[in-house]
Amino acid sequence: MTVSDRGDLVVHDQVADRLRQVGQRYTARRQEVVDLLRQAGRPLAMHELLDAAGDLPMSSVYRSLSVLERAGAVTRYPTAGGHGLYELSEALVGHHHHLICTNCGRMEDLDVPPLQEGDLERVVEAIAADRRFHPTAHRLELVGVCADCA
Amino acid sequence: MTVSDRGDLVVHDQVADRLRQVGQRYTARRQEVVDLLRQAGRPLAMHELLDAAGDLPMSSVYRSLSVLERAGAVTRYPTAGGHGLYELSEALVGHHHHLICTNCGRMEDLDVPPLQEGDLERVVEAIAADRRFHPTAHRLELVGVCADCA
DNA sequence: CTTCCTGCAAAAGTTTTGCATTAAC
DNA sequence: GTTAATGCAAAACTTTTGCAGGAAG
Repeated sequence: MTVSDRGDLVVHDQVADRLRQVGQRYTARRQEVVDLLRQAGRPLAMHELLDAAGDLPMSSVYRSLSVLERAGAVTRYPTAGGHGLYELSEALVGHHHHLICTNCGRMEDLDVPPLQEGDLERVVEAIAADRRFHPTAHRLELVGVCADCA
Repeated sequence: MTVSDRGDLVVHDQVADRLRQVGQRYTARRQEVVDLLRQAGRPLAMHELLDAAGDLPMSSVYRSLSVLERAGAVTRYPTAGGHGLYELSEALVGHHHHLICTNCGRMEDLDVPPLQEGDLERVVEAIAADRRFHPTAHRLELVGVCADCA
């Protein structure tokens, strides 16, 4: 068993738990969708998912994502093109931020070291402090040219 | 002449400039779309724009937004629903961030005071420093429950 | 065996486009 | 006058849904 296999198991277990909590089954189709997202390791657009899905019917992908999103296993993100990007939720893969390349349009995951994440959280707290807004989460996106495109 | 009127003039002038630079005219239709965004003061979804557009034909709204976006006068943002939110670009209305309400789904503008924006920029610099990524912009979104929904 | 999930195909909804007309320069 | 923008309606594309058959508990 490889490290990756173990990671898969943990993720699948967690997804199964979350689905169970909302009265849903973790079926083969839904596992396939989770695997697609897991293998990508970055947020995927619907058309990328559909392409990668191979013989998976379109409606299964849509319905699986919808259920997984409702169960909190998948999160939907922005894209300049206007359609969502799907990713396994932070609860499964950990808190992280994103890099968006202005050239190729890709969105990559950005793991911020604890020290810097701490700094960021303090700034977020300070910003929220004197507003009538109580943040439960924050998202930071760095926009620029990625290593591949530079 | 009110303060708001003066602001409108400045915005319209800047939009006109930007359009001219890409060889486009600032027509009545395009001005109407800019006014809709300006009056909203927050990012609008396409369907909100179409609703607010009244007698403006759908295809004009789409085409105007497309041109304005290409000219850098309008920016498109994420939404949980997957479709974009449109807003006048930061070049026109100044650098700001966003609050996203988990209850009503609204995205509000968030003006960060210079001191805190400075802190934020330092954190962003630190995060980007040891990566092969050169950020040209950053976006911060605070997710939580807004004042109206609390 | 009972409930939920899946796949298909059709429907609904959204965005884009061709082309004749109108407006801008 | 010449070029570009607009409005309409059709086309293309995306997403959702109804329903019969199949799988899961």
